[in-house]
Amino acid sequence: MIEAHLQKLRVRDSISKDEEHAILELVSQVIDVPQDRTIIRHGEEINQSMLLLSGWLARAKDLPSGQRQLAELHIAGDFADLHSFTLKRLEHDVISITRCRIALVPHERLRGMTERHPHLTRVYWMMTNLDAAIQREWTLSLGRRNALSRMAHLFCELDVRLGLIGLSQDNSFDFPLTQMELAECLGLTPVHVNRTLQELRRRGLLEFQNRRISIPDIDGLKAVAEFDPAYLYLDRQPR
Amino acid sequence: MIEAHLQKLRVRDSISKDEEHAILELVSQVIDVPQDRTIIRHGEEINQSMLLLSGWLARAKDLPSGQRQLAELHIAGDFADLHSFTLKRLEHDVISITRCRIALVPHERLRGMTERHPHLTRVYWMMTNLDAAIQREWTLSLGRRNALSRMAHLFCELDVRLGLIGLSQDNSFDFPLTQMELAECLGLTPVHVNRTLQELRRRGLLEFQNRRISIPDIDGLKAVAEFDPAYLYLDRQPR
DNA sequence: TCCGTGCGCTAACCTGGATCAGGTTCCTCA
DNA sequence: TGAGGAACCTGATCCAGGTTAGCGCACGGA
Repeated sequence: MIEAHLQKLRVRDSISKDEEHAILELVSQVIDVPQDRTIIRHGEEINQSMLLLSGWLARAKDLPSGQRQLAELHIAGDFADLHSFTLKRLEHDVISITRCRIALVPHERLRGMTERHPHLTRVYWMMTNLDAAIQREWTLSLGRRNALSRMAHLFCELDVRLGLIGLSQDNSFDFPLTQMELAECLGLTPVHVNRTLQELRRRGLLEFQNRRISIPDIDGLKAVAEFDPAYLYLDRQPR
Repeated sequence: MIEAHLQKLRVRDSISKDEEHAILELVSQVIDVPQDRTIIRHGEEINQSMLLLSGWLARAKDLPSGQRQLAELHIAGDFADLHSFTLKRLEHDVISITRCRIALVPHERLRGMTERHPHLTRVYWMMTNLDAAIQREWTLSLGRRNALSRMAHLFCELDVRLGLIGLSQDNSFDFPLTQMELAECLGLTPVHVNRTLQELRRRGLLEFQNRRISIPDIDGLKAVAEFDPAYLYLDRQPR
């Protein structure tokens, strides 16, 4: 079940057998979480992090007005809140988009890792920096891309990230977000998300039915998105 | 000159004399950089990080169309690209807004720190997570706040961050960005930035002349911004 | 079987911010 | 002293995306 996580790490650096063992030792227990729950509430003190084994999670930030922005989507293999290890509490919520299986990692053990495994520490440090890079790309999308290319960009990103862990085949993958949740990712209204989806469909760039995305023309979609995967840091290097 | 940096760290955790010494040892040299230069170009291999001693830097992301988004502003005491230590290259540029004095920190020495100073490692890990939290707040601004409250929010943030290092007194501070650069932060056009500034002025919330900001009514400004500083993690805690 | 609810979809209308096309002020340098 | 340029400011017009309101369908529960 933790394979996706190791795969994700090994795209960016080599992980020794020893380190793999150390990673497995980090997990204290595995839990299941139902769909549509707030798993971590902003401001709460946190003493464990959540490694997502299956399902989808999201980071959500709310405004007093009730408006909400999703700041990142997490898929199998992602640490949803590794940053809470050093931050001790979060300023955003973590919510479950689907039913999820989650491995819990006590901060105590992560602390042990920083004492005994400097390389692994650097790898996990890098993972939080990778999250930040994805975030930064979303910032660029929200600030400068229009609705169409913003949405195209998100689907390009997810196709790559899901591909790395074998959850996208032939540019086709399950996508459990409702149009409303998609709107919360993209800084749009649900109505406009619907229009924009139709426009992508009309151009033959995307199909979306039964909670499943297919991208018949990935190059066309990348062109609309001006997609450059450099920000996903897909090269294996000693960190 | 490195005082601002130590101050910034000590807002969030205690730093021992020993660690302070280790921090000073990280710096290999100090350089000056003129205004309006691209100091780090995206994609280049990097083997040192930049600790800003004075002046302003920004992280910039460009689109092929020539549009640009500033993703973060850096002031004295900030590490502008600590994340390049684990990422090895960046997917954004780092540019100088003003003339800057910068301490260079070879990645080799940061690596040494991760081997010998686990606590300091966690503190610096936290600093990159703090950058990400600020980024996340900008994401929320761009996705959900309108021009007025987005701009108000930025000035509230800067007032706090500059205050921590003694560069904002009585809610008044030097602000070297042009209206065009401000527009690139806020995802607006320069024209609309101008109008929005005027609106803040008209409401008696802000004065802006001679590259200097004064906030006569900080509570009013915070109200317009719906500003909550939780995302700046201003509490001292063992990390 | 009927009712309620969540989601996708549509149409009509509205508006915040973009765009375009200038103007003004002020500084620098010849 | 005057030409050129950078930054700031202004008004008129436009349009991407928001808002409002309502339809239809699938599904689950009583």
